[in-house]
Amino acid sequence: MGPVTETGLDESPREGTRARIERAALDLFTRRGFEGVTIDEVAEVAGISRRTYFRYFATKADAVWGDFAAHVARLAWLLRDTGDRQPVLAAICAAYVEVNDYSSADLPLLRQRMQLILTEPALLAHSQVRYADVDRVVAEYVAMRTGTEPGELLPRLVATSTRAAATTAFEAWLTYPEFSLDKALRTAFDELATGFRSLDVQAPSA
Amino acid sequence: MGPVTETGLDESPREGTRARIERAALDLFTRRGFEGVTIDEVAEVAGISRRTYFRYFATKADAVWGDFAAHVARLAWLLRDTGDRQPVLAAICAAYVEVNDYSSADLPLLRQRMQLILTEPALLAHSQVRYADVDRVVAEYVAMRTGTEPGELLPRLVATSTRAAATTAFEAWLTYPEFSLDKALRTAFDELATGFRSLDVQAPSA
DNA sequence: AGGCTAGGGACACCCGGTGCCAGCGGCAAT
DNA sequence: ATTGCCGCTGGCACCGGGTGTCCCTAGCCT
Repeated sequence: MGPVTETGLDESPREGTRARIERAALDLFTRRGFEGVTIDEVAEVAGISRRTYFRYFATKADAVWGDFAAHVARLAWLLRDTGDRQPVLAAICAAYVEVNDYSSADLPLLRQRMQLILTEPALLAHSQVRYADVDRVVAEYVAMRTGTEPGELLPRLVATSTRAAATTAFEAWLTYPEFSLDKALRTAFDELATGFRSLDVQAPSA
Repeated sequence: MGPVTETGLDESPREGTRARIERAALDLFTRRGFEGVTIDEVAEVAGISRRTYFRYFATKADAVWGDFAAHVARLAWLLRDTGDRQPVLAAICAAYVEVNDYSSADLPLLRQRMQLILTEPALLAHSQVRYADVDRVVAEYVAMRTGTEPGELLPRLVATSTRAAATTAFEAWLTYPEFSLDKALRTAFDELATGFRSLDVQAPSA
């Protein structure tokens, strides 16, 4: 047999290495837990060396996030493109919904990723670093819309709490399978935008 | 000279070891950055061995957080004690304000801690694990008040977004020194409770 | 053929974290 | 006072994530 090149079927077409690592990592992490898998094992399953793993991903956690930077960039583009045609919160909600509009074929993979990220403590911790980029993008948009600086309380607050809403929507989507991602996101943002009106169903005194 | 015991002044009274480690870690991390300091250095400055450090703190990051578990427990107690005498959001806000009501003598230390936690990526990541406990406590309170389960969307959403508000208030407090912690917290919670009304100062159409 | 470059493997090293064992001091019972 | 237990500590060896360095190989260009 020997190495077959350019067949496009037998071995990986040179770029598939990254994808192979992702698959190996995702599968192993899901089956045995993030901490229960060493990078040597991921590398072995992916058919590469440990050193090569770190040429494709900077950390052990990074294999779980696809090219998240592209998502952040797309979110930023969506917000800038929206401009001021909608109220601020509605624009952010629409952008979050749009950027998370996966085809149904991709949903299982997304589920697997989010399940890991929200379940494994080490990945949950790592997520904070990733989300900081999202928050910066949203805060800049809010600052632009309100004529404030991105470091002030209001832009930062809108960014962090809308991102909390999005994350919680993902949680709910994972927990309750009949909850579509779209619906979970809209519900969470609606609660936010109304100041959690559903808490006041039976306001006591006041 | 030799070892002086029970003087209460010269060397540490046996319990001060933990405090000495905290001080050493905080000072070193502040001066040279979290990643730029090894635990051996912290241990050396604290006058103990590396192995003993890990008997007092489970991880490198833990030395930065005092006994955070006590804060969480106090927050839980405050919420349970409040019962349903206030609207849900107001109760959570009051509890956050109360649990963060430091004496002015303690503010510099708090500043140092929060500055590290919010600035150093590794500590920011670690914070997510700590905050998960806070979120659980708040979600349980909301569930109790609304007759829902702590895992449902609304309790989780209220917990994560109020915690986002509290964290953002800390950020603002650090950034703008004239902003008192109390005022920052109340401002953030007020924005949340009103659905970010100040975003609508000039609603375009609709 | 010679030379360039990019991708990958082998190795050594640093550092955070853990398990294990040994020492040492206090303290109680005898 | 001797014995034995116990809590704190240090020393050591080990694992695993992450990094820097060197070398090898495959290709490709001229």
